[in-house]
Order: sequence, then C-alpha cells, then structure tokens
Amino acid sequence: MTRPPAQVTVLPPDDDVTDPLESFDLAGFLPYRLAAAAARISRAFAERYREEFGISIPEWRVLAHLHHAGPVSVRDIEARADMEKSKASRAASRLEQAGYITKAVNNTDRRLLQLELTPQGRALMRRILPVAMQFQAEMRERLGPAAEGLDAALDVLLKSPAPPPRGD
Amino acid sequence: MTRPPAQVTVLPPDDDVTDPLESFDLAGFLPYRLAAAAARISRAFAERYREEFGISIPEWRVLAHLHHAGPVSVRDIEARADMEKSKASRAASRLEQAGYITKAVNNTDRRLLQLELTPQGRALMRRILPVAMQFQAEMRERLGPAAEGLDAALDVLLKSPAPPPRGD
DNA sequence: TTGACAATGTTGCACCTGCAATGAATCTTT
DNA sequence: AAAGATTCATTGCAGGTGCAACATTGTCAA
Repeated sequence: MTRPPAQVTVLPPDDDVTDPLESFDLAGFLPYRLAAAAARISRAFAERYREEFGISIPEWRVLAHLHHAGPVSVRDIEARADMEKSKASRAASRLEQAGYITKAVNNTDRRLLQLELTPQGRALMRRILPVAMQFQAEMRERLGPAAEGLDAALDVLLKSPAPPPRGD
Repeated sequence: MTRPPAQVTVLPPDDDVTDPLESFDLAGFLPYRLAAAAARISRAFAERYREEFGISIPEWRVLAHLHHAGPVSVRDIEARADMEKSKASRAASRLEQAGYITKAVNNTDRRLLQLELTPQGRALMRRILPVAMQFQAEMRERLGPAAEGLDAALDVLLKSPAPPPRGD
C-alpha cells in the first residue's frame, strides 16, 4: 500500500472499510426484524387462542373490538381493528355461525350492519381477556425496560400515515 | 344481593375503579400493535418492491440472504430468513424461473441444494439494495430517538425462544 | 452390510387473503 | 324528482400459505 504524497489530504484507507452494500445482512435490516418479531408473537398468540378457544386472530380482533365499542359496523372494524373489509366480513360471518355475535341491519342507515356480541360472545370474552392480559404481561416481562421503547416506536409507526387499513 | 354483616372488612368502593377487563381496548394491546405496525411497514415495503422490481417479500428475503451468505441450501434460508421451508422452496423456484438464481445439487450431500445468485441476480441486488437502505433510513428518521428502543426490543423478541422458524 | 432412523426439499391439499366486481342503500347535484 | 356518484358489505377468483405426506439421500448402530 503506497502512501499518498504529503500534500494530498490523507483519507482513511478503504481496505478495511466494508462496503455496506456488499455486507448487507438481512438479520440487521429493520423492516425484516420487525416483521419476523411480529410473526413470532402472532404465531404464539394464535396458537394459544386456537387451542384454548378455537378462534383465529381476525376473529379475536372482531370480538375484542365489539367488546370494547359495543355494536359496530364492518367498516368500523376495518378502521379500528386494522383489517381489510373482506377479512372483517368473513371473520364476522364465522363468529355469527359460531353463535358469538349477531348481525342486524342498522335501521338508521340500512347499508350498515350492527355487529353485536351475544351472551355466549360475552361469556367467551370473559374467558379470553384474562389470557390476553396474561400474554401481554409475559411479553412485557420478557422485554423488561425495552418495553417502553417498543411502545414509543409503535406509537410512531401507527400514528399518522394511515394507509387504507389493509390486511396482514 | 344482600349485604354482608357489619363486622366484615370494608372494601374501597368499586364505583370509579374501571375494570381493566371491561375497558380492554385493542388499540392498546401490545401484540396487536406490533402486528399492525409490522403489517403496515411490510405492505409499504412490498409495494415498492413489486412496482419497481417485480419481486415479493419472500423472494426479497431469499435474494438478500444469498447475497450475504453465498451459496446456501433451502434449509439455511428457512433458518436465517425466517421462512417455513415450503415458502422458501417456492420463492426459490420463482426466482430460478425468473433467472435470478440457480439451483444445483450439493455433491457432498446430495440431499442439499445449492442456491446461488446468477449475474442477473447480482445485478438486481445492486439495484435493490440502495432502495432497501433508503427505506430503512426513512424508517429510522421517522422513528427518531425511538429507533434505539425499537432495536433493543426486537433484539429481545428475536433472541432466545426460537420456535421452529415458520412463515409470516 | 443391512436396516432403522433422520434430514432435505417438493408437492397435494385445504384454507386464507386481497382485490375487484357486484348489489343495495344513501347522498348529492341538477 | 331523477340521475349520477358514493358508501357499505359480500363474494368470485386467482394466488399465496402452512401442514402433512412423500421420495430421496445420508447417518449410525447392530
């Protein structure tokens, strides 16, 4: 390695500077890491729910939103539970079939549906919610102090640019 | 409901204590928030890649891992790119069809495949990687100081309990 | 060597998903 | 009021996905 003449500005040698494009590693790529982490959590969550209650994540989201917000339309679920409307519609149909919710036409605007928990649906939620809270608690415990940082980051990512709430 | 006799310990009134189960809100539920945020990011990422390069996220992951690690087997991709093996296998087939990778049998162990980038595959990566880095940079910029917290949390979530690397 | 067992990659299958098209109801404009 | 535009929910369809079964190859103990 020859040295540049004295008057030329000395630059750091490139030899041991790895090209960030050449050395690109998926394992350090933020979008990948976020997707992989979410997939793991969702899978663990879905397994517990399927085994114990026989419901899927889309169904869980519909139930949870109904429990929180009372009678709502499919459109509400699309917006508030982050699901494409056909996904919400199908999840609602399965839940109706299972007897956990009812569908009724809204008499004020008959384009809208009124989805509502049945007594069985409410009973199911009383069993499910403690499990959900426990799951979340385990997750926070595992995260330790990093939980706050995660919350802050998710606030940012879920905030403004709300592209049409599509599916997963 | 009859009142207990007077000598029973008087408990604080429940009236203004909101039951955390009754008031449960999906919007504050960590697993949901993580899944929703990841879905948004992945969607934005997938859109850019599909429009600009015609590849999907599974295909991007295979390409990225090949670029980083050189010739690898499907099993390697399953482990290192967090994809169920049939997903990895199909993504690899599509990439082979498109001329971006080759499949060859490993002569040392003929159960294994050797997936390898073609010159076209390497050329594609040279175009894609700057876009990926830019996407990540925009994400970090948007996160601001929360980016560090997110990294720390993802470290935890992706660390130990590595359940069999399934799909998304 | 042989035979049982494990690892690797592919594929059939049933299911889920997103998108676009549809039908019904409502709103807006003229 | 009539016509066109808009909103809401459902559904047909094409494609992706996970899981289990399978064929092939390798490993290891007897």
